[in-house]
Amino acid sequence: MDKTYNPKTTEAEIYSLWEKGGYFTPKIDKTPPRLRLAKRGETGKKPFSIILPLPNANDPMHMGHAVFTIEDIMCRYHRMLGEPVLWLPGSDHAGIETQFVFEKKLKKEGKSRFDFDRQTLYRMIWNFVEENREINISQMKKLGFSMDWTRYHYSLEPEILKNVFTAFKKLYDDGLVYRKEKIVNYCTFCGTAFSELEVDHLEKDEFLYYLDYGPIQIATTRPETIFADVAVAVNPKDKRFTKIIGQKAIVPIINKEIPIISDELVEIDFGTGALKITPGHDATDFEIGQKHKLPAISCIDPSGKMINAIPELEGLFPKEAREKSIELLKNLGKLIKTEPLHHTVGFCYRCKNVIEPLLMPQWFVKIEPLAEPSIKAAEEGKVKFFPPRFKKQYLDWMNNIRDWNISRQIVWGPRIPAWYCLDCNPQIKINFLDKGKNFVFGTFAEIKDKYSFEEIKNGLQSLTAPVEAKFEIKENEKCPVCQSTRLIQETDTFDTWFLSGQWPLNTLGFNPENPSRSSEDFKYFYPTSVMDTLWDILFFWVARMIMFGLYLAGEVPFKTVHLHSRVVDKNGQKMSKSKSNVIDPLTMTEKYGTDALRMSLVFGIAPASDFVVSEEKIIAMRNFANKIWNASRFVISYLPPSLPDTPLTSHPHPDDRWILEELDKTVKVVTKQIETYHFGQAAETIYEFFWHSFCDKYIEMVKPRLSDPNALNTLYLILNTSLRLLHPFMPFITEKIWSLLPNQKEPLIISPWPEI
RNA sequence: GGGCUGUUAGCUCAGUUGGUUAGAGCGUUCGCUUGACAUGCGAAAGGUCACAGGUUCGAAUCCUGUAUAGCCCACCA
Repeated sequence: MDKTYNPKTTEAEIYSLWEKGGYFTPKIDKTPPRLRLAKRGETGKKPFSIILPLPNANDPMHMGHAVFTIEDIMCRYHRMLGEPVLWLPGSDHAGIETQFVFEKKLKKEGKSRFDFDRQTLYRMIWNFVEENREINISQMKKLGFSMDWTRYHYSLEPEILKNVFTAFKKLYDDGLVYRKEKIVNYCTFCGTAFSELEVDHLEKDEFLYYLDYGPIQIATTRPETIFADVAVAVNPKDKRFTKIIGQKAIVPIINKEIPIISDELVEIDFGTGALKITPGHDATDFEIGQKHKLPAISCIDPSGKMINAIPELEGLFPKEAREKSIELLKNLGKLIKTEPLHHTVGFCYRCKNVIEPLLMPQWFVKIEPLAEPSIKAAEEGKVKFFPPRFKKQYLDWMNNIRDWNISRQIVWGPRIPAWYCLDCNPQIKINFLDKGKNFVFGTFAEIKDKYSFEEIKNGLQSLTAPVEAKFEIKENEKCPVCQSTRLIQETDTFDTWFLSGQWPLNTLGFNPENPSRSSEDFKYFYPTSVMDTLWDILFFWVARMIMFGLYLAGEVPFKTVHLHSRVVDKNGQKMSKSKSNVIDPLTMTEKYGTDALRMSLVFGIAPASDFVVSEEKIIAMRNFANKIWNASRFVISYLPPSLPDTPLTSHPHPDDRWILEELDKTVKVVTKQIETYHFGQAAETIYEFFWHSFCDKYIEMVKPRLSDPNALNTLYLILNTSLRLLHPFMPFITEKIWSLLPNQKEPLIISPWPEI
């Protein structure tokens, strides 16, 4: 053995040994449950399974991925317990995330998404993702992850899409999917609507403008939207205004008469106590408008420009329009006063621009019927949370959930499977590039005589169907109503989480058309054992998986949700490329070995908290790896080439008793710590025992007795047991040393976990 | 506005159900080419466990309050 451990040469060799041995692929025990009971204890161990939180396919590895080491520890531990273990890998097309990255790339090339028809753009992004997808896989192998690569899935596989469409159809047939015009969170820069979860509410210092509306004064932060006002509302309990309810207020600049109404949603103490109602640009106003049957007008369009206002403002962005409006109001003497206001504003989580609440038709999932069983499942403990405090967070969210907008106006993702007949719906608005790559916009009625259907379809960028448009959740050759063949699919794509919410079902071979005909894998591994992920996608993903699992399969997708820790830099900042504070996991494995990196991500870490990974810590763990190497080198050099099959453990030397007792205790404690998800402590326990008890004390003590077979026996026993305890954490070095032990029969990865 | 979490050695953090001298890594000091390891060995210094009350035979650990940091949720325009 070399004097120092060399991870570089060892790791590739060891990983291929595991892969070739097929140890990552579980052997499904098909003994029927009846017989399994009869033979309990012999065969029929319960399976252990984890679905990997699917990384974005275009995302190169970062420390966040390396934290999946936790999952590898669980899998390797259960594998050593003799359970059939499935760790299922995959990657996600990651809709908006990927398109955002791709658009940045386009921008560098001086182009934008508007320069391409949607099928061309889609193909370009597809190829971009394919270039990167393999990289991610090889990187995860470098980290020693014992994933079953034979069961790898990608979110855009045809089978998966088929299932997602079937699930969508089922939701629609059950009345749980609807298309409706509502105020949605629209980002005019990303060009798409978002769900509530994708809006960041950040504090901002702005101004509150008091405006003269004739008989009443109102206060607003958005004077540029007064052109879309349809009423002024006051609180019915507000005595100041009782007399003027029912009278007309006058919108300044345009001198439009609007009614003064009353509604409880208006805060008496805020501003003047009177709220201008702008249903086209505010969710509360929309709600009030609906209640009072008021019309909704838009003065900002989806491109973020002013419309339906006054000529001076037409085409301006709201920010400029606001300044101009204030000036106009001031000149007209309608601006009474301006005061600073500190409040929260919605921002696009992706591009950080202000979210524009806009009125538009979107596809929604009626969520309460899905949330209800999901709440029950958590309350009944069918899904457990670790740390337990996340159960409360989950329940709070589920109990206050709002309908889920699942449509995105982006290209990268599967289109919603709804088809419109253009002849039945001539008012559908269409954006497309004609043969000469010129941008054309208009309703179908306006353009149908100038362009062929084929030309429109091939150059299509997007379409917007009026809310009353008829559609079929099915691709027909002809319109069932008018027999037209000019059918066109919805251009809105699915929210990525709509697909990934069904991930555990679809990767395991669930059959949504006929659940009883789902695959063997599904029947065997579902529900999976643990879902381990970062808490930041608890609502986005974990909650959605639970809802879909219960709705489609009638069972939760996993029994335990384990929230792991987040890696931050020395200043407590999240690592990100833009902050250039990333420590690249692969650079670290190159320098210090994978085992050192893995251990540094686990050692002394508390769950669901931030932790700092520093190069110093990785070095410390590299030193530990070297310690393991050298202690083993020492022990092995004194061991005979073969050992008796039954070591003399029952009659240890009196001087060895204490270390054997400590070993025993270590096995017990580590096992318990792993079982209870205290991986950080488990790592510390073994470290402490191996280095400070075994190496520092016992080996030093036993040196004079090295010719005593009894001592060698103890050394062998401790080393052998320690390697098994260490293996889930530091799989490469332990497997390598294991192969150098005498009497070697099978690889460490499938050797039994030490018995308590 | 509501909720959650942290505050422990110079630094970064552990401490599972309250129980003997509060731990680790890194750093610091002193001494070591001691039969595997200087990526090492031995020894040492260093903490009123944020603060104030309370419960208890006993509190870093449980309760209340204060300060401070951070996170999540939220339709006061």
